[in-house]
Amino acid sequence: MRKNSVIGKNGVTDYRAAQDLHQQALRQGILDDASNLLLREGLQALSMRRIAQMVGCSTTVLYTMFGSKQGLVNELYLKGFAMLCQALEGVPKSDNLLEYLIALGQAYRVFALANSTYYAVMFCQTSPEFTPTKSCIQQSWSSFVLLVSTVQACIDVEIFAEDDSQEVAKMLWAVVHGHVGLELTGHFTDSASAAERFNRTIRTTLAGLTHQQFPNQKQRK
Amino acid sequence: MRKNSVIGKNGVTDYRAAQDLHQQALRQGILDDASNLLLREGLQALSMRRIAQMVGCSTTVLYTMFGSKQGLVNELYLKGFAMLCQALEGVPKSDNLLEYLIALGQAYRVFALANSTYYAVMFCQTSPEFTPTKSCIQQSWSSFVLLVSTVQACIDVEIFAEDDSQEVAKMLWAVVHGHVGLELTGHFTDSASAAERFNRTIRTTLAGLTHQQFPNQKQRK
DNA sequence: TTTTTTCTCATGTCAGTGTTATAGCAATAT
DNA sequence: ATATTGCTATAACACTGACATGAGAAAAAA
Repeated sequence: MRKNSVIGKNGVTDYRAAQDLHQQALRQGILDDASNLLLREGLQALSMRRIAQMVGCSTTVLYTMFGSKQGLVNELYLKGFAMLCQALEGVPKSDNLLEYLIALGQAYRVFALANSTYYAVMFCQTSPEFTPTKSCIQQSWSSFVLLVSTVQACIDVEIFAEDDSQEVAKMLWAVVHGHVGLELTGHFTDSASAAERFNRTIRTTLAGLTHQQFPNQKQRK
Repeated sequence: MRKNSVIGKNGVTDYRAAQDLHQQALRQGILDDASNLLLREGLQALSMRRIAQMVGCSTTVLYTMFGSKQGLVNELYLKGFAMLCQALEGVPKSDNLLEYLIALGQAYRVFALANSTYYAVMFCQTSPEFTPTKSCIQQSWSSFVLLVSTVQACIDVEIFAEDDSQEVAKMLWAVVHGHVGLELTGHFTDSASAAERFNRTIRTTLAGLTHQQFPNQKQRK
């Protein structure tokens, strides 16, 4: 029977360890392939057979490695939020906190429009196959640590009147997410440019949070 | 004989007309059944075979009547927006325009949470089967006529500083839709009550639109 | 009345999906 | 050398959307 298999006496190259490494690499490769498939051909094309065919293995491998399609999609879900987090971190910091918040929102929008298929995986859980675990959903909130800290800074400097940075951050998230969602579903294609309205929406919300006149905002008189 | 049908020569009821009426009734019945299936078992269960089984006919009937699954879902899409429009019209009017706007938003949220499967059909077009026609998407905007007119009233009375009621209405829609969407995807289950944050989000946005202190809003000091 | 044409629908089929049971292969362990 | 273990390809099952075929009834024509 299997004793402590990981202990490879003098062996620097334990078989199990090597196997695990290989498994990890293979796992990453599979996720990358699935990611490409998702980005290139959309949600509909993301089938276990297609992934297996792309990787060059059988579907059994995918099932032993991820358990089910839900398991695989779960990882893509987390990967999507990691990408989003990275996109937000790439926003150049600014001394003007409000402008920085606006830039974060714009980066969020650009990411969502450029990676609409990922965005669908993250927010359109329409079937059990695309419904992530509760723990994953909770974990996804950590992608907004930058937003939360910036909001907290605004509260500290008394730019915002509210006191709960998490709550305010979620409000801003909802505003941005809502506009992006309607853009992606084709409801915002007509009339004025969507980008312009997006900016105006953010500025309006920030104005409501500051309770004071906001720069670059149209004035009543 | 088999001649018992409605074809009285002097008959007021033309055969074709009766046939069409029957078709229309049948069509409505099928949509009702599909609607029930959707509400009770979700998007995943909405298959042509299940609908046919529920109605008691073959799938061929559905295809001759709706062309494809897209065609059937299209009608459900429109029906969903009609239901939403009806829900908004059910909101009791108020003299206070801002409170009325808030009530509209709350009704929107209640509708979305209570009919989450319909909401998914309307806003989670993840596959070609659930992607409505462009004309349907444009038509859906008419469900918000009440919102637009109320916003216009706010502009007329100079409560709002903006001038384009359509734009402002879309901003409000985006805010409400975003919060509801995050609620439905399970991102807003923790910490404070979602309903409370929802109200706060609306009030904040309206405050940003009015550029003045908003009642029932926490003050800085 | 009889025949022909037209229309509708049930059946069966095709390609595709997620998932799994079976069986085979390679490498350890005994 | 044999037994055991872990991994994987194959093939199958129960589904799905969509459609071609053919049967049967109703309507029109004779």
